[in-house]
Amino acid sequence: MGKGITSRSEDYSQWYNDLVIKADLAEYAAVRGCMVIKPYGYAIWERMQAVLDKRFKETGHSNAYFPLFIPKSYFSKEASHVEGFATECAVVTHYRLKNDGSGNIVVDEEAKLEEELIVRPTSETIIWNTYRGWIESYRDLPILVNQWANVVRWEMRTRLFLRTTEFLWQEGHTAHATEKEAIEEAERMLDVYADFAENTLAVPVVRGRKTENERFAGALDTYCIEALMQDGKALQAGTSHFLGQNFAKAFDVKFTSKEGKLENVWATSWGVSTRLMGALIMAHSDDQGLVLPPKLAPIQVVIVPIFKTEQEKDALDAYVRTLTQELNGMDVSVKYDDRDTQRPGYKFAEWELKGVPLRIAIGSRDMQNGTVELARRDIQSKETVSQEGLAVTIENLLGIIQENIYQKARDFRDSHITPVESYQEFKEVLDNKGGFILCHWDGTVETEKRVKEETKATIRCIPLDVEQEEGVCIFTGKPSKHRVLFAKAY
RNA sequence: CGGGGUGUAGCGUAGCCCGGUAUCGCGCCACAUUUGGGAUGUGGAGGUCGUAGGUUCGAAUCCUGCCACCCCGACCA
Repeated sequence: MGKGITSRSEDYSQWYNDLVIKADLAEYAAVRGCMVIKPYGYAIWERMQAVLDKRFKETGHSNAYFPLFIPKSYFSKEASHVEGFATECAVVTHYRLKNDGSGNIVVDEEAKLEEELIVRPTSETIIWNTYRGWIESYRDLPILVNQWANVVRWEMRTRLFLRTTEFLWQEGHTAHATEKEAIEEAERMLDVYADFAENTLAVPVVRGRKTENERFAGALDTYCIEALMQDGKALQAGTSHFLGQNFAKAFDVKFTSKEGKLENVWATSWGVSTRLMGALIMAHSDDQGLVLPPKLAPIQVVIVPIFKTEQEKDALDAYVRTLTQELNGMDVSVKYDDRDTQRPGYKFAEWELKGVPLRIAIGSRDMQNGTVELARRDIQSKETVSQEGLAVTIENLLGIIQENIYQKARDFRDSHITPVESYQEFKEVLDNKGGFILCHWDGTVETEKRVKEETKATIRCIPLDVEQEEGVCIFTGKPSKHRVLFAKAY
């Protein structure tokens, strides 16, 4: 393991990359733009999965699994959907290799597929093709299904966790009898995401709606949660789409209503991905490394023993065993780092880099005094506390840390939402301060595109809680009924 | 896919202009002293210099092709 990591202020991208690699979360694989998620990083992803999956079940959803390969013809059925994904698809064209006679393994041209298969970039098409066979009557609805899967999008540029060629995610695909029910579903799942981001990841988010320009390919309405990173750039952390009847029409999915009429089914889809790992890292971490909110930390408390002799070690072991049992009973996960191959200072630095919320250091001196040294990762504090009631102290402290991490991110985010009234001001804030900018916009795609070309800022969303207020677009001076949220984004 | 750049030990690098089989740091291994904030000393292991050709007595170094990766742009969860 290397010494430190690059400072955040020096070079944000470098800092981020260093951190992901040195905190042992992930690394690039020897495959273009693909990533290996290492055990420690995967453990965090598993925590996310567990919390989300529980929420999905509580809201009536079930998990299922659909194929990785999608026949090319399925894609062409929904016009805007193909258009959105066509330029980033991995395509399977053959099913066999052969020896060319001189020892080289080559693609067997005779084994060409009659119809190419697309490695799913998202599963709407294969799923709606399947739903056709599942739905006949209103009694078959709603279908509330989620899939945990990998998808492939052949992006031009990749970035660990934020945009890799292959990534892990969950995608919910629901079918409903009415438009109202589908919209409610899309909004409900957005709330699940927002709640998860804020209460589990400790990342504050803005709930909103995408403009037509930024909408998902094939959706009538795209809801999203937008988070702010420490470099002032926005990150889309989750989306929920109201798909209308587009996919039902494209895949001919109809049902007989109570009234006996044949109608198209209404759809939603929603997803979050391993990109959340990136959000987590960029929202909280510092120059010492990762800062994990206790609710996601695979290890919540690390204990580092300090000893010289075997006898001293034995006494510490006995104490730690009792403490660990007590903490485990409270659902607090504990790691006893009694490696004799590393010195304490090294361990301190290593666990800080990995973001463990609480560290206990304990040596013979403490054993005599009935104390331990308790260090908090979030505020880098260190204090000597009594062994008396330690487990309860820790349990309370974990709650305080979770709250503190959220508050800190929230304060940062709130102080980086800037209302502006002119294009001049818009550009100044964008260049000097960053963050979200709240301003009036005339509602046209042309204006949005022009601003993007000139400033690289995009409309992140129209916040759901936006106030209706008369104003004029800061770019064209045309009338506007409410503000929108602009930012440079990942 | 357009513009720029880089490939030398597990990682980061020097050497390249001006040809003579390779420098330094981290890491790794052994031993000793250490252990309450990333230890120190001594010794050691590890490289067909991205790859395929060419020029040359001789190529990390010069020439050509190819490959990979990084950065900027367009694209994007």
